[in-house]
Amino acid sequence: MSRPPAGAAVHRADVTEAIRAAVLQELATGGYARVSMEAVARRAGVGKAAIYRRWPSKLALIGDVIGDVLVQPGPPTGHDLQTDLRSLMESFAGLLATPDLPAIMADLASEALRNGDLSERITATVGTPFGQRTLEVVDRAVARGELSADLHREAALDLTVSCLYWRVVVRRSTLEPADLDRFVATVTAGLKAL
Amino acid sequence: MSRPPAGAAVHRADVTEAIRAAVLQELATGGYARVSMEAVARRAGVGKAAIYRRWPSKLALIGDVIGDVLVQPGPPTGHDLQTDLRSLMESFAGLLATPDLPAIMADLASEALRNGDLSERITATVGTPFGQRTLEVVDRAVARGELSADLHREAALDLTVSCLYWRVVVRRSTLEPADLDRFVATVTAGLKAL
Amino acid sequence: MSRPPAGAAVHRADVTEAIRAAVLQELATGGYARVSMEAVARRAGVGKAAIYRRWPSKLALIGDVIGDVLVQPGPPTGHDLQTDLRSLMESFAGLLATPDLPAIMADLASEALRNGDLSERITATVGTPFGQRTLEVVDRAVARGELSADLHREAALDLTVSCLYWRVVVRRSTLEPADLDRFVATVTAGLKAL
Amino acid sequence: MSRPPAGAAVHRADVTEAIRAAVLQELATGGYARVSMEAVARRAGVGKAAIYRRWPSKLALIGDVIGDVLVQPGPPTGHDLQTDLRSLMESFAGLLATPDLPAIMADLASEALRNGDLSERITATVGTPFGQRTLEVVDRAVARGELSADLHREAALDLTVSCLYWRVVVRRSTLEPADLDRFVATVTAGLKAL
DNA sequence: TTCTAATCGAGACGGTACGTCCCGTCTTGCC
DNA sequence: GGCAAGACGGGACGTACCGTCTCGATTAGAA
Repeated sequence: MSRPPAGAAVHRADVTEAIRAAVLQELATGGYARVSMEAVARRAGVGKAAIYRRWPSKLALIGDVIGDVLVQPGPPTGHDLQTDLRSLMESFAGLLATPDLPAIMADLASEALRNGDLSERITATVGTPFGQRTLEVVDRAVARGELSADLHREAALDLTVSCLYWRVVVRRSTLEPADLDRFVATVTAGLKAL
Repeated sequence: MSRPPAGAAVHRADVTEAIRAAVLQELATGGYARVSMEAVARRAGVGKAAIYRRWPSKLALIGDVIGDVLVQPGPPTGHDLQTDLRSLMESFAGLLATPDLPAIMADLASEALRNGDLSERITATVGTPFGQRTLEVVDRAVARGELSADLHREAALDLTVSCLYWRVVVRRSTLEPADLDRFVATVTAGLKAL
Repeated sequence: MSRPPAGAAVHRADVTEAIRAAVLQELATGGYARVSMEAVARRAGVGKAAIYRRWPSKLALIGDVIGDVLVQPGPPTGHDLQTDLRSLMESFAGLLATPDLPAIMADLASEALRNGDLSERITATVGTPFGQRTLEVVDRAVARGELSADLHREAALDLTVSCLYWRVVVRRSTLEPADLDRFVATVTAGLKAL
Repeated sequence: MSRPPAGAAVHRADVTEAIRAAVLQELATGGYARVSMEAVARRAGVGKAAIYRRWPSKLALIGDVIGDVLVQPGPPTGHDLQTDLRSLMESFAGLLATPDLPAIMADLASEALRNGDLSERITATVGTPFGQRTLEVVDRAVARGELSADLHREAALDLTVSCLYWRVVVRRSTLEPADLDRFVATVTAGLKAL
């Protein structure tokens, strides 16, 4: 029956969407480690094979879905460092205030430390974009003369939001608006000393 | 038949020690997620029940064993903020340089966000002691006049080592001695602005 | 755009034939139980739907294809019971010597015991024709005076080839030409006692 | 913790029995091919691992359980061939009258034709004992002078009950007491002609 | 010293989930 | 319409661990 390769068969978009939605719900219910493919399939009303046809592993699936959640705002638009920095940190504080997201971020961090594929994926999807946005803020401040021209740009990446992450994820404390003000001031001072 | 209540028996110390050792070896061979109670028992030459008699869950076991690893240095001994701060950060950088420890720290962070018992345990074992050490450093600096007396002590807890953690755990980059110098300077500046 | 209603379409004969051939090849490569519709379709270069359009189930497909294999010789032509009987038994022995066919016959037997549709189908396709051929042999022998006129015709159906089937299918032993001679003599004697 | 090999751990008899019972029920419900380990475990209220700990495969499990069902009566006790033969055939007819047993026998026959291990197991468990009982009957008849001393003993194995099996399993007809009388007479005649 | 009860290694237990395979049906786009 | 391709929901496969339970066989503290 050799015939020219006829009709195709393509992943159905509605199924894909049902799976993504189910993953998010499962993540919310028990966190990364408790997500089971079986439960995702059940909740999505989908066969397990439909999932494995799209993603080769649980990690790839969750990593991909998370990418959607960690979307970040556009480029900085303020007229001074403080404003830009505040916008950056506020948006990150928003993620930290999203239910379950801190735990998911911590999960992904630990998994990525062990899994090169996931690490690359997360870096490409989330890390690099966020880093670029941070560097834009810094570079604009340098251009304005607010920061030193020979500032260590790499180190700047570690200063902006790490204190927020530490507060919420590692110390499991809460982040109030007043805290944000303080941190913006502190980080500004820190960057100037860099 | 009815006799007075007789002798007891106590967890044998050598068994306990064999389990702790096995956990550490398993952690080294694949990280937190790959540790299985079955494998720990096998490696320790111990029945699974002997483990569950001592710890209620895998998490508790690993959390406890890790506690030993996360031991911190004693109280600050320097004569200025920079020195004390550097000692604090260097010791934390040492933990971050220990194989698997970053991933385990991230695991525990995410688990603790979901598990109140574990959260309390970790706070008591690691969080509070480390916080107190940090506050001592800060308070000494205030006493010396290096820092403002109305500095926000709570926020200081989030500034000292968060950038190191972020660099290694979240950004999965490496931490060089030169970086440490930079971060000590920056954090000092940040604290002064607090 | 609007075209005449356009002719109906009919199952293409070459596709049907490709499927039948593929089934036989698959049967040869692992027996009934290992035949998968997926493999048949693959081997035939055919979509699975093309198979299900023609046969409602795996069983029906295989049962049908096997029907072709179980074709039997024409009516008896000998001049005595022995000769007719021998021809009947030899042809059946030939089926039993065909690779995989004993196992397939046993499969179909057990399936038919549970599945009325299949039972009817097999009876109509194979059972009845074979029974009629047997009865012709018996009736001719009665007409010749070789067998009693009040012989129990129904029971005769159970005597002719059952010993061959038992030998090969149930006892999993081999059937030699010398065995056939013996069985022909025995069955003749048995029929005469009926 | 190297210690002398201490306490054992043995398969629990009640669990084993629950599994055997569940297998028989499943066999009755859908036949060999429809028996799933999952369903057996579910029905027995048992984990799948408990089954796999006892039997390496579905085939081994079912083959073993079936062995219990196909138990046969003791040695012949009659004073003539007819009586012994009738007892043999009656007991086999009893098996054929047991619900589902014909289908199971047919299943096992076809599986055994493809699976050497199962074949050996069935031969040892059921085939050989039954053959020996048949040969005892024949040998006693030879000793009494009822059968020829140079009768082909192997062929005798194929004559005794094959017609019953064929009637019920292959032709899917019923077996009445009157049929049994007829078959006993016929088989006797057949054996004498052997 | 004897008794007795908790501990020990071993591993079976009921479960849950893994990732793969195939079932029989459904969908897409070409012919 | 039939067709090849193959995605779909479903369900079973055999394996690996989970945390619990059950065995006899040590221990060792209390009597």
